[in-house]
Amino acid sequence: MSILNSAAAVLRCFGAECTELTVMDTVEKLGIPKSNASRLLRAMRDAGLLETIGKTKRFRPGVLVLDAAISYRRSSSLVERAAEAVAKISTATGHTGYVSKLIDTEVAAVTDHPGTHSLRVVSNIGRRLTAHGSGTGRALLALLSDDEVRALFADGIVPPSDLSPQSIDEVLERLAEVRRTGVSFSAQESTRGVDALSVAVRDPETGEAVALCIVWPAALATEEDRKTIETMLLDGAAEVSAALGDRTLRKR
Amino acid sequence: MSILNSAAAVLRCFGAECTELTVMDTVEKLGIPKSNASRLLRAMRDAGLLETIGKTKRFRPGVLVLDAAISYRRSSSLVERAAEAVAKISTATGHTGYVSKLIDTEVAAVTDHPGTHSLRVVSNIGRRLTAHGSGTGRALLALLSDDEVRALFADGIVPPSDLSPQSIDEVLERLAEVRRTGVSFSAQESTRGVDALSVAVRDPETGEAVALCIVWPAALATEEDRKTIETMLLDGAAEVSAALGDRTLRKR
DNA sequence: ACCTTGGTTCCATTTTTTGCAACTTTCTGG
DNA sequence: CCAGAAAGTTGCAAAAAATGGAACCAAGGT
Repeated sequence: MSILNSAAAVLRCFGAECTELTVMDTVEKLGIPKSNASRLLRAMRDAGLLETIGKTKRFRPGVLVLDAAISYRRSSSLVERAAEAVAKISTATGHTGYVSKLIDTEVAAVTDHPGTHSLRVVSNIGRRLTAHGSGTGRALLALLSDDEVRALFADGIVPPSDLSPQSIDEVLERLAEVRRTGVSFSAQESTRGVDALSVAVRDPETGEAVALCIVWPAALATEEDRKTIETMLLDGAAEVSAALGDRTLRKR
Repeated sequence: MSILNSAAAVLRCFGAECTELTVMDTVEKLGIPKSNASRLLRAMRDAGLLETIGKTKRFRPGVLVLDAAISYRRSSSLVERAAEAVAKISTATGHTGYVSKLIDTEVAAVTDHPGTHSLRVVSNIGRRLTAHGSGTGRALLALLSDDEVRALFADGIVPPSDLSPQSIDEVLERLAEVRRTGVSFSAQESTRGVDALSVAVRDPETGEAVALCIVWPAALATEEDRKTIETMLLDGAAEVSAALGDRTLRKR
């Protein structure tokens, strides 16, 4: 295996669970001899991909990774604009917001916007949700045709919770609902006590799609609040969409 | 040179200026034969470090990089808390804010918090400033001793602007001022028309240091506003510091 | 002082990576 | 729609790495 793949594997270790790595952690997680782990981590540090925490022997991602990640947002007008729209809604309502993408059959948050309410959903970026078992995921799936969705989950689905659709057919029912209303609501499905509302947008030029998503403590919002959020999300999505549509008119 | 370094060099290309790369771009920027550039980019994509934009031949950082970057924030309570403090000030004042770190002799922004004023300083993360020639940099340098600073710039300094200190001695004068007041002010130094105010915080446990920084259009803030921002920054830094201090009492 | 655990270094062998040139694909202008 | 150019992709032998096993250091605990 090329060292690049090993390096990528190391970066993949960092996630919701794990924020720092030692040589031995790496040995366990990647199953490589520790001589290699030692050299790999050092090489990555020398390259700027990792940095050592203080003068300890623990590693975490380096600023290089940070800079590149920031550039990601920039590279995609879609993500950039979506992030802006969500940020606006997030500050207006005080609730936490996300922009997410579909990665294979999972949903990954791309940017997060922590809310300001004292009781808010703590930003849980890095955590991957199943596409079929989350409101955000279904918002994105609804952009596909039923056949495409069936193909994607040809191996069957494992519902993450009782409240999630239990079969492909149930998923498709929910998707039909999403397509009809334009929004995807999920009540305490992925996280107990947390409601979420998502709207998907597609960039007509690149085919890329993201979901705008607002999450809030179920106890904190009335039906009316939900309606407000829904409107804001739809408006936000419309703005993003309009901005992207305009762009295709401009010479590139 | 190891492929890891090449990969890092590629990631380094992504920044304020450049959000996507082609094979030829890479050839130019890294000065490598195009056969290598082609294979390098593909290998990085296969590893998840990059992704192709749609079905074009252009590359940008991949989600893997994104996830790792998110984990970075988490890995450092200092950065996490500092980001929170700056975010609060940023939303309160409407001005753009940063959290920055010293990387060798340069300052790199670690998180950004775009302001909400219609006239605001656009978030310019990814751009590196010289430590001696920026308010944020001097806030961080002020944590070092004069001797350490001299050692750091043993090769002499190149002032980035007329308004910046022109010699090490001038830098040290400014640092003394920063140490006295606790804040570092920079008037239109790094960017014309933009004032900035920074305060540094150090994590007593790890020795890591970051600067909280607020920037605003010089035309937009009165002397009084400046005072307000200064107070908020000092308070924010104090909170961060207190939170970190508490932590050392807790068993780890 | 001794043991344990985590980390680093040595070295011959194996595997990538490199650079060049030839080749294919994609654009561009006429 | 074609010719020519530019961008991108392979094939191959030489050069430069990564690998894994074992020996070796460092730190922490008893």
